[in-house]
Amino acid sequence: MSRKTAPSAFMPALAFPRPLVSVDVVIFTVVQDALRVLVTRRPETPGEPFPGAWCLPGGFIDIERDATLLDCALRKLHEKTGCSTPYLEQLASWGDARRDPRGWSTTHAYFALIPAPQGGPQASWLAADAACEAELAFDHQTILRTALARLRSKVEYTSLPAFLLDEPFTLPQLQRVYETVLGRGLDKSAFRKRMLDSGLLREAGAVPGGLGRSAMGYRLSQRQQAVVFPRTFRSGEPGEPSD
Amino acid sequence: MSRKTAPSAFMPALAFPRPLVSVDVVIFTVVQDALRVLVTRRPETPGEPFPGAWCLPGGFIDIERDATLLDCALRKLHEKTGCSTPYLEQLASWGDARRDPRGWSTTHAYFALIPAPQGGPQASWLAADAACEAELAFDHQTILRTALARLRSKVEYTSLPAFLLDEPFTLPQLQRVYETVLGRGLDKSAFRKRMLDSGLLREAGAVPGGLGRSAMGYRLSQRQQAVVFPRTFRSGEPGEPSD
DNA sequence: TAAATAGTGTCTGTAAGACAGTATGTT
DNA sequence: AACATACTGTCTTACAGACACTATTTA
Repeated sequence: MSRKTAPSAFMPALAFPRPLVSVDVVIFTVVQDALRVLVTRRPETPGEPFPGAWCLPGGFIDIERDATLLDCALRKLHEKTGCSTPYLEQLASWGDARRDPRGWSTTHAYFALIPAPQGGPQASWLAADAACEAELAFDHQTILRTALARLRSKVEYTSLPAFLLDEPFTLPQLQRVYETVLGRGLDKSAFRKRMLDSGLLREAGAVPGGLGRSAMGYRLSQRQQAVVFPRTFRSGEPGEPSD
Repeated sequence: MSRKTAPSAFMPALAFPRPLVSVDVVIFTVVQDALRVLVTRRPETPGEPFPGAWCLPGGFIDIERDATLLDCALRKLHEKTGCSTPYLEQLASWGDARRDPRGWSTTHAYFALIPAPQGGPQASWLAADAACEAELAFDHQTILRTALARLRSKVEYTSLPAFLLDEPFTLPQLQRVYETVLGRGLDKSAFRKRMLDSGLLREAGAVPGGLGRSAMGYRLSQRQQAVVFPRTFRSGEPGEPSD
């Protein structure tokens, strides 16, 4: 945190140009057995880059308003979805001279998981895979692809999909969410063993299903943290580097 | 990336205060069967915060010089160690109003693994566990603890320790590094099976050891990427990392 | 009773851990 | 030869996956 150039009367400390600093949030949910991601439109105001283009929700840090980066991410998330106690984790950061035409800029990207939004869609939920192919403002395509890869990777060995459901939820519902995110089926017996043995869940009374036998409802034992399983599903091939 | 306040002649776009932006690097190595981390001293220059305190190597982004965050991290790493092709990955970012007394500031933290430095110690390599207890400038203790936790966690299921050794290295050497980082012993047979079956290594001729039978030397098949194993090491305890 | 969905039991294959044994180097 | 270290083989155990079976609900 030191500068080569020593401070002086002619070159006061910190009097060098600073990058722009923003926070972007990749917000995932599952609606009707499809993984979706929230996108918004760039403003059409003159001077704004990528006018009208799709982009991830986010914006510059407001140093008067946001005490921390996380606060800023939480604020964005709440503004766009109304959610205030979701799963939110840092994804990564990007920064270079070119990503924003207005100058050297950095962004701190977060990714959030929320249950399917109840009200009418006041925001645009695109299918995740389609959104990854779409043209997005800035380097948001890169950010989104990184987020999706990280989510899919972690779903193999963590309880993350539980945060995509409202409580209480049933094991069949949870398994369906896993399968939706991974894009492949899982064995019911192995799935149940893994979930029940992990201590992840607390029973919360039977939930009357639609058709057939009603299922046990569950809540998370600890709302705040994901559980990490000691193995991935389908211990087949050595996987990709993930996070 | 939009502002609530519309730009105008009186309030031009982007004319709001920007946070400070820095990059810090947590550099690990293993010397004489001990995990060590590189620290430096804060300058004593008047006006600099935490004068003389220990801190992680890092500094403000130089938007004239650094094209990207990664370039900046590579530059810091090279300045401090002379290494230029190490393992380097992003750790996380921190940013809030208080971490730097000079104002709202952000840092992008990276962590690096390098082989034991050859030359005399022109830098200070502290034992990793001791450094985690030491008082460091800014929030560098938090950053260091996060880095160490991440390293230990990934060592359970990745090939990261291979980047702490010069090539070619032998399997007993590699196992010793794993044990040093993890702080516990590993079963030889299981370890060798895991490493050899993973396709991580290429044979590179026998390496004459000191005492006893000489061992096969290996190089990494792909210098750039870590391998992820499908399972973690099990918490058996065959013995101390002897000595 | 039939259909649909929830949940369980049992077998098997794979791979890791334990540990003893063999191989090859040095003094 | 004695010893130290490198390497391998064999047994056991743990657990995920496959899949068939039972249980409970609605129509």
